[in-house]
Amino acid sequence: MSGPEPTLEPAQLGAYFALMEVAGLLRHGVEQQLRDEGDLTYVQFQLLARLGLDSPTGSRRMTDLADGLVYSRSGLTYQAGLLEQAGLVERGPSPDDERGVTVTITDAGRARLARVLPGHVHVLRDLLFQPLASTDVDTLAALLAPVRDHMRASPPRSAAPRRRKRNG
Amino acid sequence: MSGPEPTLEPAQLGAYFALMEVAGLLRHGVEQQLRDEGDLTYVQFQLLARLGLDSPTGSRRMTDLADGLVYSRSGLTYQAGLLEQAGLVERGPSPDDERGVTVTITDAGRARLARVLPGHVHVLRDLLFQPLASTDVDTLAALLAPVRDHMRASPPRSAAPRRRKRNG
DNA sequence: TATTGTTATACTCTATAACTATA
DNA sequence: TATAGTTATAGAGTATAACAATA
Repeated sequence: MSGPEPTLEPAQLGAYFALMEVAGLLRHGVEQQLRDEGDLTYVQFQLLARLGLDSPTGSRRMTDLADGLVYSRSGLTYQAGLLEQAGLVERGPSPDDERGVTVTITDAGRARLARVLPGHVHVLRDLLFQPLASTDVDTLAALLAPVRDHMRASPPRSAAPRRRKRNG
Repeated sequence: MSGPEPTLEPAQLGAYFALMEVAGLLRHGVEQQLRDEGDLTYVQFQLLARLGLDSPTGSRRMTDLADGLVYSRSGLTYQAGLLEQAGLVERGPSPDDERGVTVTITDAGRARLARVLPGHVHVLRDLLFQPLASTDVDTLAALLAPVRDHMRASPPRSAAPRRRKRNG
């Protein structure tokens, strides 16, 4: 009932530890920048970015927002509440589903995003991109995209407190 | 005084977001496994792994342990305290420097590590390695290693509460 | 009955600053 | 004076379960 072998190749271990450490240090760095320049946590920044950059309308359902950013519904409610208190988003009823809540970025939210973005990019350059050739960046993105898609499709197994809505 | 340009290439953005999401989902997955099968947090697991797998003697100075795992000295003291309470490590004076504290993994610590390792590897296979060809794993490790080294060398700039001792 | 979202609560973790002791 | 580590304290974030409302 155990896996094929209980060991990993050295390169696998190296990839795993490097991935986690790089992401941890990078997160630490950007969190500091976001706090200093925009009074935002990383999660809040990601929520704003999803609304302001990814979504054409600036709106999303709560459930759709959670995807990959937050691991519990109550956590998302908490963060959305903070953003709403700060005037960066608004919450309203969803047009098609009376149960739903639609979150919309405000002008202030877009302004905040614009304020932190240059510094954010600067940190990314300093920390992440500087030691990578531009071809390496392409390679990295190409390697990680399928992994992300795979992880999104496989809920943490014992967690999965609720099925999230299918994308569509 | 701002960066060269306030924008990123699409591939750069893709690499950044994919990296953070992959690491986040992976951490969530392994944290669950570690909690379920070994009553350990990820940080505690990493500390045990550094002592039990990386170090030949099973011992390290507090300062050396912190590297890349924890972002404040008090955080490390807290975690080391938890591990010591659980009987997984011991703390004693450092032989060469009277100020130092040497942390040593116990037999119980090694046993705990051995207990969680197979399941841990299993999660890594499922989540991270399955969608990657083995050549991709090598590539990923090779790409991330210099980034990690670069990040270790550049303290978060405004953070850096204390210079950490040079390696050696 | 299943899904969406909120609330209450308890808990863990983290960071800051003040402090002791040794180099 | 600088470094190693601990302690106290306060704050933020998270998850769980119970809940209300709609599909």
